Amino acid sequence: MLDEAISKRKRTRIQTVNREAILQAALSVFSAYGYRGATLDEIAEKAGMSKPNLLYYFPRKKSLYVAVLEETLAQWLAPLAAMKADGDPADELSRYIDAKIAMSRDNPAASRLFASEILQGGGAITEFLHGPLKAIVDEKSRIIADWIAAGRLRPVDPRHLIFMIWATTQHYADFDVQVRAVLASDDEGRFKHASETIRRVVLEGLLPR
Amino acid sequence: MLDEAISKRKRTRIQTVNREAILQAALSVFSAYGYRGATLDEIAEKAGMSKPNLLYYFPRKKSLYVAVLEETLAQWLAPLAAMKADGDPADELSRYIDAKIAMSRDNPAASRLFASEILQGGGAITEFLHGPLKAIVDEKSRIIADWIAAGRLRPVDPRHLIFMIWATTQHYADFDVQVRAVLASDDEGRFKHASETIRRVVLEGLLPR
Amino acid sequence: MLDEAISKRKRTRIQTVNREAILQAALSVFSAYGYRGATLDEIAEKAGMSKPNLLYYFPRKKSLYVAVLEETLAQWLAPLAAMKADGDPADELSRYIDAKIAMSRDNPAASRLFASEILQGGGAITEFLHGPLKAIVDEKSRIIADWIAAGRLRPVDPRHLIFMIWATTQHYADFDVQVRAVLASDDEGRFKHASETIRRVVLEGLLPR
Amino acid sequence: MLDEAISKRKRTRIQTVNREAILQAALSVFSAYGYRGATLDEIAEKAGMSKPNLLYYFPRKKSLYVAVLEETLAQWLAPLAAMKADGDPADELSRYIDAKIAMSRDNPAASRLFASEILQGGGAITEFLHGPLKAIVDEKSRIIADWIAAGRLRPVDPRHLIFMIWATTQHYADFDVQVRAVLASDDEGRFKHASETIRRVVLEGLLPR
DNA sequence: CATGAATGAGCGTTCATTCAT
DNA sequence: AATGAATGAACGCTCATTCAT
Repeated sequence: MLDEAISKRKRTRIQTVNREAILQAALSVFSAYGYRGATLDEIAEKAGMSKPNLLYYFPRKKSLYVAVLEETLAQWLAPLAAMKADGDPADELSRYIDAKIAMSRDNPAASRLFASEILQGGGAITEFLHGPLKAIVDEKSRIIADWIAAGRLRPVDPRHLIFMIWATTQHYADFDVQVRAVLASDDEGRFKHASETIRRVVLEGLLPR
Repeated sequence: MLDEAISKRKRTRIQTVNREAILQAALSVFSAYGYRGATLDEIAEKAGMSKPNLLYYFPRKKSLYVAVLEETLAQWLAPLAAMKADGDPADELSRYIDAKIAMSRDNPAASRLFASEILQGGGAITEFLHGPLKAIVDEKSRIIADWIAAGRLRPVDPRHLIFMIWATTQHYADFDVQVRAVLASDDEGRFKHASETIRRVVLEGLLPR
Repeated sequence: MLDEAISKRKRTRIQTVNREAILQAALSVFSAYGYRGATLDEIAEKAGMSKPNLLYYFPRKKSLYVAVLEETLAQWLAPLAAMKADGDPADELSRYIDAKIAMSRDNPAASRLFASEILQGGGAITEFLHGPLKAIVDEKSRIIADWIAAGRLRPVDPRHLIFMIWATTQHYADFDVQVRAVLASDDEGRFKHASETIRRVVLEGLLPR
Repeated sequence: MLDEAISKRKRTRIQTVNREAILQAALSVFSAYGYRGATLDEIAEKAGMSKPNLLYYFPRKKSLYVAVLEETLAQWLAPLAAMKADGDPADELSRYIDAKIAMSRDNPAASRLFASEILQGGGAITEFLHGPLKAIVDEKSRIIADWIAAGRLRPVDPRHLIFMIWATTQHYADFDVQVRAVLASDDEGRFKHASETIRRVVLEGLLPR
């Protein structure tokens, strides 16, 4: 009875550990080569298991891709969701920029997976883009518009401002190779400098004088 | 004798026409699926010829990819190269932003191809990144630094400023699907709005008061 | 001690029940797709158990196949074995035809499995074909030959007569789909009509005038 | 110009030769193992070419199967179609039986393919079974019924009579292994004996006295 | 220049079988 | 007696590339 419980727990742990290993391997491969360019062979090898065993956990390539994407999308939305209407515009924008830069630094593969999916047409996340993503951008755009109306921010199209923040912060994950090539090769402070530069330009450009 | 010459000229013209058709088809396919995800079948069909004939012009997939990339890189560099030391900082930055937005609007596939290559690690353009690209960024960074030293621009890390402009302008090509989903679906003025927003924020943020 | 005995009995009963379920499932799948076309997955699902558990009872696909075949062969032989030398030829042939038609009606899968195995070359039942089957056919052929010699049956090659009966009766199981398509679609009396037709033609053709 | 024509002819011949080789190989493999049990590897090897080259001619397994089936069905129907209303019943039935036995002798694989398809449910030929096949059986049944009405044949259900002829004649192709095992092993006259036996039983059983 | 024919390597996926529990 | 986890081999099919013409 007890044995059985332990054995079941052990089994569950194995399953969880393997699922995590697979998702991580899949993230790294899908993000680098896109859906079509990625191969299960490479993912399986990175996850340290045979291809059929990988398919035991995710029975098709597509379902694995979707699983990885879903995890990524949730992470991706979180920082924007945290932007509060009743906060100080400078603080809120600053915090958002920092959070996004932190994501680029700490989980660049997630950013690249998202970029790759969009580059390739976004077919797998059409619903996400037109649903939750558009909804939250609409909501936060209203907040920014209110700040502008209240004179707490200089006039700017809120959606394009959000695009600017997305683009500039994600650039350090998605275009990492280019960034490294242009900067002194082992500039480990690049994320801090990036964050400062973006915050400075955006805030100086938008805060009232 | 004369016939032969005419025939040679004809052949050459055919060759040129076909090369162009192939490069265009290849650009659209490589940019949509990445190097590994693209297939010669799809490119050949888009170029209106058989696969063996395509391989007559570019004997391997890689060489076709490199040829497309090289065309793209040259285009990509041109606007930055046009930034002049003796111009007005506001004009020069403004013009650069506009030129890059125009590229995103008029040739989004080129932008996406470049993004895709970098996402995949940039192995095919390592030399370009560390050579001509780094060189020109270094050169233009010196110009910006001079502007700052002369008090014509507020202090900012020149390289990260350049990254900001790249990121924000290319975003409208690379993330087109996302941009369309977030904006009112048929917002045909998005490139103009983008250009205005970016210029406003960057210039207001950086021009001396 | 007693507990153990009960438990052993219980285990045995379970084993028997499961074996039956497996054999039945296997019969339906093997007969539908042939040995190579059948999958253990499908058999296990039909038998209501996991694939490894199925393999606990029959450790390889082949051994399961052979087990099902053997059950089928025994059934298959029984009616012919029942043909008696001292009976009336008309009665004996009539009874044999009826018994075979009944088999086709009541257990068409068995007939199809046998047909499938023979179609595939009969490798799994070579010994059966050249051993018991040939022996019983030889024996019954002698009976028929005696009937002919005694003037109770008109001259006919006994073996080919047996083939005729096999072929015509099994046809209603093996070619069921075709038979249904040709007849009015829900002709439920087809087995009775078949039996009558075969008996009439064979007996009228062979009984002395 | 002439060269071109020759070359085109050569190419066409190659194609035809290969198609024939493939169809023949496919017939032998599909007829032995059924659709699911057959493998392209085996067919390709038998046809003397690589698997991708086989798929160059028939781009999917299913299309190859359908091609083989269609050839077979046409052959299969021909003898029945030849049965004439204004002929003598004895002659017509006799000729039909002979023609079918000849098919079993000369192209047993075709017969087996058909049997295999029907055994496995006939999904690929549903339309054939309910369309042309049923139509021709209906037509010929009417002829037989007319013979009976005219007193030229004793009463019998025409459709079941046709089934009898099908079953008995095809038996020598479909159950060849069994037939060989039961008969003296190298009985090369089995087709002649079969034909005689079937004709005798059927005609004696059905012709008026 | 152009293409039909051909193939080795590899793709996503299935399958019979094994192992540990 | 039963099953989750695992895998080598093979399956149908695709791909970049070659060859002959």
